[in-house]
Amino acid sequence: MAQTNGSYAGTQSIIRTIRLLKAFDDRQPEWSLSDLAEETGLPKTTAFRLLTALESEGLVRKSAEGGYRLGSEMIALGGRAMRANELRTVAHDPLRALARQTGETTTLEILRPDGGGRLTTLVIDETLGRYRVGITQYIGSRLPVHATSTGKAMLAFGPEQVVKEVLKYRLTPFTGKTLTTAADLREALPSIRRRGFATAEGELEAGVMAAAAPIIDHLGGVLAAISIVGPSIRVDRAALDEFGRLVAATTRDIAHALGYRGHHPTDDAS
Amino acid sequence: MAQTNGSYAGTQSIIRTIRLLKAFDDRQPEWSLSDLAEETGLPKTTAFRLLTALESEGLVRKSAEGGYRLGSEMIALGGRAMRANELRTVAHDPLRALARQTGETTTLEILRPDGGGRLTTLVIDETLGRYRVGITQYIGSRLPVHATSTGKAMLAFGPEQVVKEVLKYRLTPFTGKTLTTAADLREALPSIRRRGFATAEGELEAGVMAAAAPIIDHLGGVLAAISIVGPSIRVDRAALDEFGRLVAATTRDIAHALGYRGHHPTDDAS
DNA sequence: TAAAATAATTTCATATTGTGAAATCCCATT
DNA sequence: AATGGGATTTCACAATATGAAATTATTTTA
Repeated sequence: MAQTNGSYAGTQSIIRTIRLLKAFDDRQPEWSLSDLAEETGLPKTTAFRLLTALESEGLVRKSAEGGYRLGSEMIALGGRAMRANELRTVAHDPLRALARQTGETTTLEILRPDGGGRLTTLVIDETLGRYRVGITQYIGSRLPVHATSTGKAMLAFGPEQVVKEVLKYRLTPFTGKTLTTAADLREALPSIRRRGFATAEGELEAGVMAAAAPIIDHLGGVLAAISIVGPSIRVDRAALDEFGRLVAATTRDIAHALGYRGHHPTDDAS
Repeated sequence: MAQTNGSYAGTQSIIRTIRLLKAFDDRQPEWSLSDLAEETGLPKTTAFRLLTALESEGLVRKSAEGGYRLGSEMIALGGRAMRANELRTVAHDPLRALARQTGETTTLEILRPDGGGRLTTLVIDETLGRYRVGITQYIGSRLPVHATSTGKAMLAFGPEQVVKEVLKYRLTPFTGKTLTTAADLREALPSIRRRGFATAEGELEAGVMAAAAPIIDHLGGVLAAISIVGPSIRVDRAALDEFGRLVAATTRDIAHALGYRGHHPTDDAS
């Protein structure tokens, strides 16, 4: 009956409530009851009851215009979640340092399925660069794996299974440079492994350059990736190579700080 | 049966689930199942089922040590909640500007009841100052109303009812300078109204100086307060007065940017 | 200004869903 | 090998969540 309920029985209302919460994204931060009920496939009455509960706890609020929005308690919980995340805690200062050093925006991203089960990159931290006209991604945003430097970096160093998972879906083209075939994507991975970092040159958005390297644990598992992102006006290919070396060195430090003393995969020849 | 359920019937499991989520705070970001069940007063089995649902949706995760922590989807939702908050969106740049101008940390705070119904100040945005040894409050932290500049600023310009609400509880002393009697707190308010801003000189923590002013809507309602916070080594009373003038001017701009064209309460004589 | 249309909320009969005690499993210790 | 403390799973039961229908509020149209 339930669509995708990977959890146990006896949690229908919880799963439905979370489905409601996740409907609030950047494209539509405010919802009317009717629209939200339709979007989530819930009866209006049910959506109303669940939202009322969320509202009473401050996770959701009614805006001046009468619609529902995420509430201040959600901000509070999000802040705590960030601080409870060792990865993010450890990576934050190095990210700031990179941003200061290069003047560009830096991000920390992980691999997570979105609502529909499709793997995406999820931005869990970022520090804005010096330049005002930087590219602004946002904490909590999801980006496509195949069109981002972080996504490709995590694919290159992760298990084959993950690559297969990503290839289950169509590789949406965003610009003329986006990798859109399985062959193109696969072909890109060995050189990423060899160099220790991935780049993206206008593959998600024209004029946006990025370099990323993965954070790897002691067993070779990919935890996350960090990136440096900037506009092509300032960042040419040579700068991107330099950024690549920087992120690779930084992920090594971060892995070390997390307690992973196994050697970096980049250390190996093969 | 349920403790404080201000919501409708038919939401027991939702309210309980949120109670679980709110148990994850900075003092205890990681919980074992047993401890968490005890803390929230839920049967272990029930807590387990609810947590499993939360985990399946990524709002909670199991740490390497086997305990539960808030998960990455919580970070994502929190980020979206921040961006969906007009107040925070509008106030962010002015806060950054203040931090740059003064070199100290700035915050945006609102008044919210905590789990037990007691009014607290909730930090919903902050920008760190230039100095590394700044005072670090955190987004999502709750602070006592009577011992903070922001709390006092919101009290001074809010309805009497709110003051009464705060005085229902004991005014906990944090330092020798904390206002601990109703008379002391009440006495402080007129001068805050007259000057247009509140200060706190080591009232929450020794050596921490702060100045704050409220953001007021067109009907005179208190939406929030912003503050500048710094250590007494750098911030003396004269600097604090200057900070007070700065925050008062900034809240006026913010209210204006939010579309509130009624005049600022500070404009009035009385 | 009335009428119509649309959206939000409340009510309530029903059975599905959530409940939690008890049993079992899984690891650490000893 | 035995003990103990936690984490899971099972399952019988009924309390709780459900959602259609009725009502109320709000906006739009005539």
